[in-house]
Amino acid sequence: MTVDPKNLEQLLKIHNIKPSHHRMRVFQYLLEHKNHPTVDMIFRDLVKEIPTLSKTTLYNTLNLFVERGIVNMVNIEENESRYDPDISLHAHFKCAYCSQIYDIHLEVSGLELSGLEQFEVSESHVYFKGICPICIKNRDEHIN
Amino acid sequence: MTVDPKNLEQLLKIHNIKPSHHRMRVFQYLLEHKNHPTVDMIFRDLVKEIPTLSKTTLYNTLNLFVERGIVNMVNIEENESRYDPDISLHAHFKCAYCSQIYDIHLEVSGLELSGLEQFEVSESHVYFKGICPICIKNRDEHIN
DNA sequence: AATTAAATTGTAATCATTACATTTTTAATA
DNA sequence: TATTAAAAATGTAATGATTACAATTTAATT
Repeated sequence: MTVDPKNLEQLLKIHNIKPSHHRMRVFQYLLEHKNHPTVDMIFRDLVKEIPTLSKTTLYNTLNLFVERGIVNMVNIEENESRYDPDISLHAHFKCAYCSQIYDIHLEVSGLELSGLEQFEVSESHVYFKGICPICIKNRDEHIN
Repeated sequence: MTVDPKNLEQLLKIHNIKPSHHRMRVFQYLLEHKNHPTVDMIFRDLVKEIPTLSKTTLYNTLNLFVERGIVNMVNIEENESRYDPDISLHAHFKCAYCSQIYDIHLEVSGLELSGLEQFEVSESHVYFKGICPICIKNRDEHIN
């Protein structure tokens, strides 16, 4: 999946982010890799084409994106954050077997919670853990 | 709030946890402190009465409780886990101002999600961030 | 009491993330 | 274009929660 660099540049500008080469490339990477990558995954891939890239820059860039609201930080693991350019309200599911993280569609109505009326909510996070359909199938086939 | 040690002991035994003194004390602490404490908060309090307590033991104990399903790990912060002896399905809210973590009642029906039918769900986590009613009130009063 | 297993402890290692100072790049101005 | 100022990027070192591991203590069993 390719992304038009012109639009990319505009999107960053709109959110008060100077569209430097590194920032454009990081954001483009996220758009092209919606598997909720970790910092390390992003770094290992991007450093191949940007050999001077530093991890600090990557952290700075991702933190900036999160602050500006164009990327979501996904904390479905205890020790490592993941990043998601899909900022629409949706949930995640992590399979305990294959470790894959799935996007789960969330009915907005499902999150109209009683008890939150008096609160100002700026972030909503929903995630699940368990076994994904593929791993369920594999498991059941091996029971024989 | 005081907890009957006899019941405590039974609860641990039922879940295949040998009710050692430390374990009983840690679990009792959680029952008496439902403010979702961090490991450090628990340690600082408990070490006063159990001077020989080590943090490793605390980690071992909490991990065991989580494994056995009598305590939930709450990952509402990026860098530090919190612990909650209330294992009923409920959500959390963290106030960006006062840092307090609130329990939020969750309608079970709200979590019957389309798209998860094929998955085996073992854990559900829901949390919010924003401003709590008290801090909203304080803020508004200071606008004057 | 002797022996084995389990629980606890302390120290050191791990690893993601951040702090900070320096260098490089970009933008603004003369 | 040259000069200066601001922003971005970099590298190294620090931080801090968590875990690994080996040693010690405690409890359970024979």
